[in-house]
Amino acid sequence: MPEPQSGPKPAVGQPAPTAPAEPKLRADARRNREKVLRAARDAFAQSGYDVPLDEIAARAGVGAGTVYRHFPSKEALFEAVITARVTDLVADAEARAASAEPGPAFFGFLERIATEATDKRDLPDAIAIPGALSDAVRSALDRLLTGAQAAGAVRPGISAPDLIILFKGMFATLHQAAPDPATPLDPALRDRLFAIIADGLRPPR
Amino acid sequence: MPEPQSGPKPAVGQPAPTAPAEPKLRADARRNREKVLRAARDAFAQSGYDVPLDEIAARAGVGAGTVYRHFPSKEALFEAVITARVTDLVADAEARAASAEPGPAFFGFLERIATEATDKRDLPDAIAIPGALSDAVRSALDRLLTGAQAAGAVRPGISAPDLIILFKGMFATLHQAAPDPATPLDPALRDRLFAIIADGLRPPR
Amino acid sequence: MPEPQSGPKPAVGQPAPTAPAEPKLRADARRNREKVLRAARDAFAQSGYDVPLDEIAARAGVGAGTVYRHFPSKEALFEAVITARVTDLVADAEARAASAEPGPAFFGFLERIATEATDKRDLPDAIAIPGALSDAVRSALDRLLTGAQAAGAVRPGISAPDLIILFKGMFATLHQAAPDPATPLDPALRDRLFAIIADGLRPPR
Amino acid sequence: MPEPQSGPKPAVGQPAPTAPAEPKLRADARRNREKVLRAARDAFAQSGYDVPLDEIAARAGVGAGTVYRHFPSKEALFEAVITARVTDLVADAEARAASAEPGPAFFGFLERIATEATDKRDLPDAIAIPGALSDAVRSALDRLLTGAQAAGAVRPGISAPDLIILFKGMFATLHQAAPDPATPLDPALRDRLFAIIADGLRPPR
DNA sequence: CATGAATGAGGCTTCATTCAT
DNA sequence: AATGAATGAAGCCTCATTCAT
Repeated sequence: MPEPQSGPKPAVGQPAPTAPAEPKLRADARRNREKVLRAARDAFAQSGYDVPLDEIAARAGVGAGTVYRHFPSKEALFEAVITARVTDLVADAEARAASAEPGPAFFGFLERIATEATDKRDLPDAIAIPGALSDAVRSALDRLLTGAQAAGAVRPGISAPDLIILFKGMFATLHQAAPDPATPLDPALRDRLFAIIADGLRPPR
Repeated sequence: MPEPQSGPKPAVGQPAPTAPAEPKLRADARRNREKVLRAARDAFAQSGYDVPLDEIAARAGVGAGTVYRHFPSKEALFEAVITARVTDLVADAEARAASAEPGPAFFGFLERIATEATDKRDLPDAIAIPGALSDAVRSALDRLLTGAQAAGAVRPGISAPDLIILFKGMFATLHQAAPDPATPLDPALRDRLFAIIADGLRPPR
Repeated sequence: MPEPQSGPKPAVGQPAPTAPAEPKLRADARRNREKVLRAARDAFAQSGYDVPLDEIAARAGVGAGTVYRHFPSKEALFEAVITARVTDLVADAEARAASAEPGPAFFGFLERIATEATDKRDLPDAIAIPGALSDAVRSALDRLLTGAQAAGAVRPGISAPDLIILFKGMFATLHQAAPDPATPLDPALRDRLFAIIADGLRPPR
Repeated sequence: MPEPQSGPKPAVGQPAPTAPAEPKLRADARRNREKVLRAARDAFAQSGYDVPLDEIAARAGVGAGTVYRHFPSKEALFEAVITARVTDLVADAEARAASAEPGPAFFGFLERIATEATDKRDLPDAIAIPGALSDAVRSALDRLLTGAQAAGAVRPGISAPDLIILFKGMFATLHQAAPDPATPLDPALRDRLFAIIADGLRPPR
C-alpha cells in the first residue's frame, strides 16, 4: 500500500477500504501479520512445509505465540501463503487475458510461472491443500486458455483443470532440477524443459 | 559386464553365476524381508517418505525391530524400495533399446512410465537419495534417447539427465492429477497430459 | 560499535557491566533451569551418565522438552553439571593457592575434595567429556602443586595432569566405599583411605 | 596355578576335579560356554558393561540364544566374568602369601594388579555386583596383608576390606589414565601413580 | 541343542501447540 | 496483545530377551 508521495490531499473521512475478509486490526497487529506472512513465504519457499514454525517466527522477529494469534495452525498459515501466491498469479493472468494477442499472452504467463518457480519450494506441497486454487484461478486460466485456443496457438481438447495440473507438475519438475536451494537452477536447463512443455501445448501437426 | 572382444576362448569352468547380491537367508527371514519391502513400497507410494516407520512395520505385520534387522535405517529402506523399482525400469529400457524401431521404443518406454506412475507416490522423493538413479539408468536412457534422436523421432538438444528430470516431473504431474490413491486417475486425463509431454519431445517444426 | 580514536570524551553513561555470561532470562525460565540443573546433578551423582533423561525431567518436575529448551542435548546437560562442579573447585583451589603455607594449602584442598566426593557419583564419568576439565583446572592445580613441592611438602616428579587423574581415582575410590548413596560413607574409613593417598604424595624417604 | 616343571608322574586315573558347581555338560556345550566366557571377558574389558550382547555372541562365534542357554541374563554373564577374574587374583594372592618375604609378596601382588588393570575396562563396573568379591578374596588378602604388616612393610590400622576398596580405586584410576582402550596407558605415568599409592601404604614416618 | 530372527520396551530428540508472564 | 517457555506426543533407533526353525 504505497503512501502518496506529496500533495496536500487530506485523507480525512476516507473510509479506508480494508479487505472485507479481514476484520479491523490495530496497526501494529496488521504489521505483525504481514511480517509473519512474509517470513512464512520465504521459509516455506526455501525449505518446504517441514520448516519448523519456530523458525518462521524467528525470521519474522516475533514469538511463536504471535503466529498463533494470527493463524490458528501451521497448516492454516501455509494455506494463507499459498493463497496469497496464487492470488498474485490470478491477477497477472487476468491482466494478460486482456491483451490483444492471446497466444503470446498465454505463453508469457507460462513463462512467468517457470521463471518464478525456481525458488518457490513449497508449491508442490501446496497441492495437498484442497481448495487453494479455486474458482478464481480456474476462470482466469480459462480465459487465457480459451483465447489462445481460439487463436490457434494452443491445442484444443485441454481445459483449465488440465492446465492447473500441468502447472503444478512444471513447478515440481523445476524444483527437482535444483534440489539444493542454495545453487539455483541452471537457466539453460530450465529453458530446455520449458521449451518441451510449451511445444507440447501447441497444436499437434 | 564387458563382452570379450575377440578370440575363441571358451569360458570353461566358470561357476554358474548364481545371484550374488542375495546371500542365503532363512525361509522365514526372507519372507519377512519381502513383507517389509512390500509394505514399504505401498506406504511410501501412498504417503511419501514421511510415513512413520512404525506404520510400515504394522502394515507388514512385524515389529519395528524386524525392519531394522533387514535395513539399517529408514533411509536405507527407502533406497531399497526405490532401487528395486528403478532396476525394473532399467531392465525394461534396455530391452526396448534393442528394438529395431528407436522412435516407438522410446515413446513406448515413456508410456510405460506414465502408466505405472499413477500409484507410485514416492518417485519424486527419490531424488533426495544421491546415487539411486545413477549410471545404469543414465546409460540405459542414453541408448534409448540417442537412438530415437538419430531416427529423427525426438528433438535434438536434450540429454539423458534432462530426461530423468522430465520423467520425475511426469511422475509428479500424474500424482497431482490423482491426489488420493484410493480414487485412481482418470485414464482420459492421463492420456491428455501424456500427449502434451510426448509431443513436446518430438522435433519442433 | 567502533569507538572514536581520540578526544577527551568521558565515558559517561556507560552501563554497568552486568554478568556477561548469563543473558537475562525470565524469572520462571531461570527457576526451571535451576530445577533442571539440580535434578541433573543429583541424578547423575546417584546413577551416573546412564540415568534416563526422562527421569531427570521427572525429578525436576518438568517435561522432557523443557530440559531441551535449556540444554541442547543430554551430553550438554551433563557437561554443564560437571562444569559447575569443577568451577567451584577451581575457585577454591585459587583461593588456597594464595595462602602463605603451600603445604597445608595443598593438602587442605585435597581434604576438601575427599569430603565432598562422597555423594558425587558422576565425576569419574566426566573424563569422557573433553575440555570439561581444561586449562583453568590445570593452572589452578599447578599453582597449588608447584608451591607445595617448592616447600618440600609434596614429592617431586608429579605434575598437575597426574594430580587430576589421581583426584578422579580418589573420587572413584570413595564412591566404591559407599556404593549406596543412601547410606553415607563411614568417616573413619574415609579418613583411612585419605591418609594413604595423602601420605603417598609426600616426599619419599 | 604353576605346572610342575618335570617329573614322570602319570596323571592316570586322576578323577578330573571338575568344579562342583558345574553339572556335567556335553563336550561341545562346555566348549561353547568357554568361548562365550572368553569373548565376554574381552568385550567387557574393552567396552565396559554397555557392550551389546550380540557383539559378545558374535565374538564367540555363537548365536545370541546360545549365550542365554548358558547364562540366564546379561548381568549373570557379567558376574561370571568378574568372578572368574577375581578367582584368578585370589589364586595368585594365595600363592604369594606362601612366600618367605611378606613385604615383597604384598607389593608384588599390588604391582601385578596395576599391570593387569590397564586393559580391563570392566572392573569399575564390577563393583555394582554385590558378592563378587567374597570371603575367599577377603581371606586371601588378609593373609597377604597381615604378613606384610607383621613384617613392618605395610602401615597398621588398615584391613582387607580397606584394601579391596583401594584396589578398585586403583583400577578406576588407571582406567581413567587411559580412557581410550586403543592407546594403552603410558607406562611411566602408570608407574608414577603406582608409586604414590604404594608409598602411601608403607608405614608412616 | 544351536541358531539368529523377531519382539517391543525404552532411550534421545523434535516440534506443533498451549499458557504463564 | 506479544512473548517465549513449557508441554507432551511422536519419530527414529537400540538391544536384552524370547522363540520358531
